[in-house]
Amino acid sequence: MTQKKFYKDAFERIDDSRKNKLLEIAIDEFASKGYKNANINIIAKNAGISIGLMYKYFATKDDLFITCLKHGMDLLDKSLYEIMQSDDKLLVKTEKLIRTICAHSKSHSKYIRLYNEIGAEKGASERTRMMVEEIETKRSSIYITTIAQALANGDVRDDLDPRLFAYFLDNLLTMLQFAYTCDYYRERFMIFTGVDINEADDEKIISQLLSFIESAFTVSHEELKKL
Amino acid sequence: MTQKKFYKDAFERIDDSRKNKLLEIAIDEFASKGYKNANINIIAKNAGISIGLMYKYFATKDDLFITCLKHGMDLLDKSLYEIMQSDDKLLVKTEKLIRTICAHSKSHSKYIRLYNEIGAEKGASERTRMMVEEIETKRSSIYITTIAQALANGDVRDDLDPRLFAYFLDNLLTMLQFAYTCDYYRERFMIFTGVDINEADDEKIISQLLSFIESAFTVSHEELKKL
Amino acid sequence: MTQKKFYKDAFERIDDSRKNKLLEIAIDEFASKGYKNANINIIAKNAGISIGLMYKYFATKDDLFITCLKHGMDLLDKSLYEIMQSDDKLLVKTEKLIRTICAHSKSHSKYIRLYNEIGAEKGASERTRMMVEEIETKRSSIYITTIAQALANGDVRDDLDPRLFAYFLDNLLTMLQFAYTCDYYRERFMIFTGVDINEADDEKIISQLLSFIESAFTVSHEELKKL
Amino acid sequence: MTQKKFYKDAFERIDDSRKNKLLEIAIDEFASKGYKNANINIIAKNAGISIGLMYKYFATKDDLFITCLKHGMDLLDKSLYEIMQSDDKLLVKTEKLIRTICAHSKSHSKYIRLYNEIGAEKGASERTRMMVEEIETKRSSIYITTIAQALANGDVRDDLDPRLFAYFLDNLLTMLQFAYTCDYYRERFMIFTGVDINEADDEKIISQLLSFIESAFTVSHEELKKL
DNA sequence: GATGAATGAGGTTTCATTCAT
DNA sequence: GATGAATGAAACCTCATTCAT
Repeated sequence: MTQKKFYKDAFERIDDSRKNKLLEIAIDEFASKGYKNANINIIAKNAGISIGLMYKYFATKDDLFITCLKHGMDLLDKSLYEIMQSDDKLLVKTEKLIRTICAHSKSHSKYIRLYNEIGAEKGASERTRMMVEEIETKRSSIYITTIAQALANGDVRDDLDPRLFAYFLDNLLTMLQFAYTCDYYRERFMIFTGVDINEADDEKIISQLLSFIESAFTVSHEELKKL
Repeated sequence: MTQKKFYKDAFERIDDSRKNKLLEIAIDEFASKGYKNANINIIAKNAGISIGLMYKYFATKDDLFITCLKHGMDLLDKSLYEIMQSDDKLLVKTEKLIRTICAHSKSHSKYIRLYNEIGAEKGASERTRMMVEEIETKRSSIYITTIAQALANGDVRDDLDPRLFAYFLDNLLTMLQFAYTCDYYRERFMIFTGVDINEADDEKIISQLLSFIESAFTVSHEELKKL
Repeated sequence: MTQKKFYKDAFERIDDSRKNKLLEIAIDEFASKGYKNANINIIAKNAGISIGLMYKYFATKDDLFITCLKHGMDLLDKSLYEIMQSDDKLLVKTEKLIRTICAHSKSHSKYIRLYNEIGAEKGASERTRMMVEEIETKRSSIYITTIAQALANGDVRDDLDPRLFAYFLDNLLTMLQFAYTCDYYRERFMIFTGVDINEADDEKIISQLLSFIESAFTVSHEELKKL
Repeated sequence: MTQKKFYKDAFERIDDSRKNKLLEIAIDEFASKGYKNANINIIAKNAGISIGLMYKYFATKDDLFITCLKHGMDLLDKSLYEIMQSDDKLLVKTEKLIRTICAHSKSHSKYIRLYNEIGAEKGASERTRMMVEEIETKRSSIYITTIAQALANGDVRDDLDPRLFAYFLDNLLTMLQFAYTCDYYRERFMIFTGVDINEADDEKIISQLLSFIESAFTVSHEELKKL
């Protein structure tokens, strides 16, 4: 949880609007071409700065990418955190969660595409490990805590493992994010459901997913056998 | 469902053992370095053939990759198909499914890494669409059919949409595959659960996931409210 | 004494005339501009090959440089070795040595300039150490052995340390080489002697240096006090 | 002997301690990385001044380097000059010389590394010529004068050429300096002598070198034949 | 006097693909 | 069928120097 920074001091010094503009332009490039095919000379040109200055801000292409990624992740995490902090019951929270995920995926699809990118990284163990930690620790802890609380309150089935169930939940949400934003997973959604997710009836997706999760979280194996 | 082939006739003519050897070596390279960083000159050298011959077999690096991917996918699909064809009830099938996924992920992690790779592809729309179709059509149809059947038999809740539930199911299984095989998702599993999936108690994962899916598939929203 | 090679197999495969041509062109570039300012794109262009092929022959600029350096050193070493292997007395050998050094410095000044280059390398410890070993081990051993032999024969003063005296001898010869070939040391020679070494009376330089070395090697401190 | 200055007036105006600090830091960078790899932006940062101010002091990187070099050379020259001005006989002076060289090389190795650096400069003819003149004229003249005087006094052999013998003497001392300070020449010393010069018995080196020079300077070819 | 943001040419290295043999 | 030498565009990154403030 080191919260390292991956930019140089010079980047911190410039004003926020330029900072954001630069990051958005970089995110555009990374999100549309992928890490390897993205070209930092083009990013610099599009941002209206020299490549030399770019390297005054970020030591490597890698650092620029990571900074973009965190920039995107922070935004979503803030929303999720607020939801999970509320006094609502788990299922209410879950519904809010799904709705937020959908909305965010549509309005910030580029960020999700960056996140999807690192999931495919090969052989970059140390950097990858750090990124995972930075990103997933926050998210997992808010899920796990909430579920553990619900368990204590008797709001969910008593035979669930909070960590694994948090993991399953996040998996379902993550795949939904990918379906909204990434070429392959969008096509995949279409093959399974027969509709393009961007023209789909969101309410149906939401209600089915919520209903899926609701039952999964609520009914214990014991109770199930009695039915 | 064009079932196009992405290799030249010359590749078909060589005997199966050389064919498989070549593909396995290519898969090694793609799986360990990712598509962009993989080097087909190195693949040729490792496979003991000249780069010239490589291009007699595959028109482009892309085609080689796709052929590798299909080679890997076919294997898993065959197992899944057999499971889903059986007379077992859905939950029994599901358990077999999960167990097969776990086993396969461990023994053929490289194939999953290739599959993971295409999920991150950016901007290759036409080719991507074809790949999705080839791969996901088969898998989705066996899931959907099975669930639809179970629905007709009254084995599952009556308010589920077979296609969406098949999709959710496949998402959970896919993410599990990634956790077993891909750097990022392995770390992510560790953050959520606290254990390394490769040293984890598989039975616990399986039973919790099965139990999660079981309740999700079985208890309708209507019944839930009564409880 | 590992005798490592710093070129790839592909370089070995090409015929000697092309090999030598390439090396000579590279040596020209390195000798005239120094390692850092030398441009391997220019070397490739001058040699009439593509930069890609250049990298099929040498993995790095560094490796190309080292191969050039060894190419040059081997030539001189062969001559020196022959001289030192003869049955002549040490002083006769020394005179031959000096004459060979002078002649070689004039005809192969570029090689000496490369050798001079590595003497100025900063902070490249591991590579530097290897280069030193490759180059100096050969040269030092032929000097040391010869002097030790002369010592055993009573041809030189009995209070000399063969290794240190070999070292002093080589220092004098090395500096003479530099005077013939390197800008700075040529100017320096002029400042000291008043003449440009390339227009100087070689016989005078040779006789004075030989005489300097002769007395240094012959008269012991003991004998000196008696005079 | 133009004694040009290679810094701007602004540099003269700052107080000596800042002047020296700046030069020492620049010398550190040049000595550890070499001229080409040294980075004057880093020098400025390490010295705690802005790069803009750096360029108010020195017009180019080159000028900074030359100023550093002279700064270092002056110090040694002062010591040498004092020794050579004394009334001692040549051999006594020579011993003092060697001892001073050893001590200075150890305490001011960075300066010698700068001096070594210019010996490897390629293709900078005009500037190089000036540097040589600045540095070597002083040193050569004190050696030559002293030797000529000794020759007049009959303290040294009558068949020596004062300029060439001064040159040989300086060569031996210069190579010793390099052995103490520069990576390559340190390794080279080790190969020849079998010991690391920084852990060596200085007295042995000194006595052998002195003895080498003593005989070289004292016994004429004529006398040698009689022995 | 002092700052430091900004520049951009230039160099090393990679690798998919071609083609003459 | 088989070879592998050859290509060359393209990408990352460095750093001396300028100049507006």
